[in-house]
Amino acid sequence: MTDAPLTPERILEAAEEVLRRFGPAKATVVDVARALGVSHGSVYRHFPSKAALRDAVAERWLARVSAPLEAIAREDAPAPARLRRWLEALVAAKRSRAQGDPELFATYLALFADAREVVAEHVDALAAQAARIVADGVARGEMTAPDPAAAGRAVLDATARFHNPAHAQEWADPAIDAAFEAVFALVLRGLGAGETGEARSPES
Amino acid sequence: MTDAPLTPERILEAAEEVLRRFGPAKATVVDVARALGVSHGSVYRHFPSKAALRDAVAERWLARVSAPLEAIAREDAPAPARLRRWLEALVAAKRSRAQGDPELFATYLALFADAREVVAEHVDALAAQAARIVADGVARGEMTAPDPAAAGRAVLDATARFHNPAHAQEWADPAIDAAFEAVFALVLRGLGAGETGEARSPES
DNA sequence: CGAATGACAGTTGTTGATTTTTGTCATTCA
DNA sequence: TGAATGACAAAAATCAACAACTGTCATTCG
Repeated sequence: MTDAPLTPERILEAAEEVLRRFGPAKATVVDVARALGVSHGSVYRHFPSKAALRDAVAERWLARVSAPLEAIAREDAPAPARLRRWLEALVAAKRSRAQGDPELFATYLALFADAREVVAEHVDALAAQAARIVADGVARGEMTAPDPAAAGRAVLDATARFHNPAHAQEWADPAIDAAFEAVFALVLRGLGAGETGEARSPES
Repeated sequence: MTDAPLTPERILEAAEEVLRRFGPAKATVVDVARALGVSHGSVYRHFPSKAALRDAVAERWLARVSAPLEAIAREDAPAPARLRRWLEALVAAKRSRAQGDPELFATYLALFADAREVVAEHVDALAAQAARIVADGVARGEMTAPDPAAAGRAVLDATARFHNPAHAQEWADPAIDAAFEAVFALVLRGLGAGETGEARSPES
């Protein structure tokens, strides 16, 4: 169609579109090439294998989740409330994707299963963001933690049920929000920030 | 072989054995009946469907996990240490099964995927056990929690990564024990039982 | 007479012949 | 000359014919 130069960027865009339309099982490199109006051999000039292309697509999706969170983590604001907003944003990002377009979400889950490396890096990045908030909290005197880096990872681990896609089917449970509140309260108190992090707001 | 009367109990034993040998995909009701030396029609006299038989087998496996934990939960001992032993036993029960016989574990995972109801009851039972320990801890003045029942469930949720089979592949990670320590410390402090629960015992 | 049987219909799983896909590379194109 | 092509071998996915399984029930067995 267009005769813009063939770049990894354009290939990734086409690959996402093909995945969206055909799903992870049916999407082929030939499909991606066809969407771009080139031969599949040309795609292999930019990505050494289908696996590499798959990893790059997965990485993009994960980056779209973690980038906005990075901004929250870096805010100059009280750490307990910031941690809460950060976690809520993380949970909301995953949940809205899972419930907004379940098929596409399942597609990416299938991708992630074969892109362990990429996912591990994403989790490390999230743990670092949480650790940053905790470390800030300790510096500000709003939290205490012997090892902020470990505590950040622990916060992520302790809330896994609410953002780890392995639990996605549980997100439809009406009790999930109450469960999140309970875990968050436990975690916040565990960080020595008992009542600060926005008590139950009495609305409705 | 034997001519003992055909009971649900004997059928369940045979079903477990057949599952162990053939796996969840290949195990059939006819196989179970053959193992017992009866026709498959006889099995249907005791279980209304293959699904019911499957559920009963899953229930047995889960009961063998939760029964020993129930004993720990009921002990008359300091709650923080008891919570730690209870969680360690839970984690060890799952992990030893997952790593001791991965194939059999995978078999039961496949069973659980189709026995949601049974699994939900198991999780409720575990949450009740954790809640009991927390309530005891509050009564003994060793912990504080506004809602011990919710806190018990929160403890289970927060440690999901270490006992929920959805995370089984992560249990091979050498960092998993350190991660558990960090989450447990966070949880214990969140229950207002900061230093009590057995500090890092310096051995080796 | 109540428990067990096995033939049966409808559904689900298996198998292997055939097609499609991946990844390479000698050749073409601009 | 460097990017793009498309024919090709090896590996993987598909599909339709066939086999096995589930669940029922009229009949048999003790």
